[in-house]
Amino acid sequence: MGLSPSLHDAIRVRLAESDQRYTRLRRVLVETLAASARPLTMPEILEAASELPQSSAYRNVTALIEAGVVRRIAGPEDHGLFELAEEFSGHHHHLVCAACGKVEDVAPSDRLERALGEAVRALGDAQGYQVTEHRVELLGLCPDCTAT
Amino acid sequence: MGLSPSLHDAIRVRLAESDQRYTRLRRVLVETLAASARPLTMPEILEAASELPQSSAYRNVTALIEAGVVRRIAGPEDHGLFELAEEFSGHHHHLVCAACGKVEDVAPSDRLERALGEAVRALGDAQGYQVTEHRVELLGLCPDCTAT
DNA sequence: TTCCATAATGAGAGTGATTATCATTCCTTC
DNA sequence: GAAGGAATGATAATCACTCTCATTATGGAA
Repeated sequence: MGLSPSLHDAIRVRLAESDQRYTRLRRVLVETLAASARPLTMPEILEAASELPQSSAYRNVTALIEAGVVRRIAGPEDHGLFELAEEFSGHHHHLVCAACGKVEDVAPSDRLERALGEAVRALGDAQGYQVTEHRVELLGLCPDCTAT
Repeated sequence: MGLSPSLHDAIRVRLAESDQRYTRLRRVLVETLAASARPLTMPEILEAASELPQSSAYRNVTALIEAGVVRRIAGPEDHGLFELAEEFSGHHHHLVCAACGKVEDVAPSDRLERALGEAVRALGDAQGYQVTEHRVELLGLCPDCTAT
């Protein structure tokens, strides 16, 4: 398993730009996030990568966020969720289950993206924002919770 | 200041449906949220409504959320942001400043909503979700941070 | 109006994710 | 291979948030 070597190289370059190293633990973190089809909580990361001490995990995830390799999104409850930045994982949105809080990735449709691209710029302009990115969250019931 | 009396009545009814009362402190909370053009953090609420003890504020905000009167959204950093549910404040999205983390409301355009409504259902279906709601976040630089 | 069941209050302690500290260890470059 | 700075990892501290519980207030029933 694993990302393509070229992606690892790109990540290494990114880190080097802010004088940071692509260490083994950071590679473990990146692989862990890349292997998941949904953003992970820190406890989930710690469980999946048991060799990662908690303090190193938080410090490294912060370093990766500052380098633009990892993105932190806000979970339905209090704590944060972490995923690879879109540059490394592709543009996507999130499906959130209103009942159990589960979050998973969803690929956007061309149609949606076209409409968003234009509308979004217009809306931002109206309030003096330079909009560079959009995020869409779809709320609903996941298959499990629908069945129940 | 103040919501229209009919809105207060509607909120009272909502609370009554789950055997909860519309007390003075809860009205203070609702007024505080209604007076803001953006979602507020709990510390901001506590500062704006100094008569609200912390424990009551959290308990009441939870009660209002369960009754569907208040919505909790996730802030750019760790902690949560609170705002009136769309039923009482109108459908809107959020502008988030990528630099300072400020969050403010933005009215959606018809064009955007039309495209979202259709695309969103299709995307959810594909993964077995019954999508009932969508949220859009626009990231960019706010006027202040652009100037700097 | 008075009584009573039950919801609401408020202070304080407790929880859990996240951050700061700091001495030690590992890379990297010269 | 030595020096300098980044990374590590255990620990303590922080902060939003929740729980507990004794007290008070509310709103319907008698």
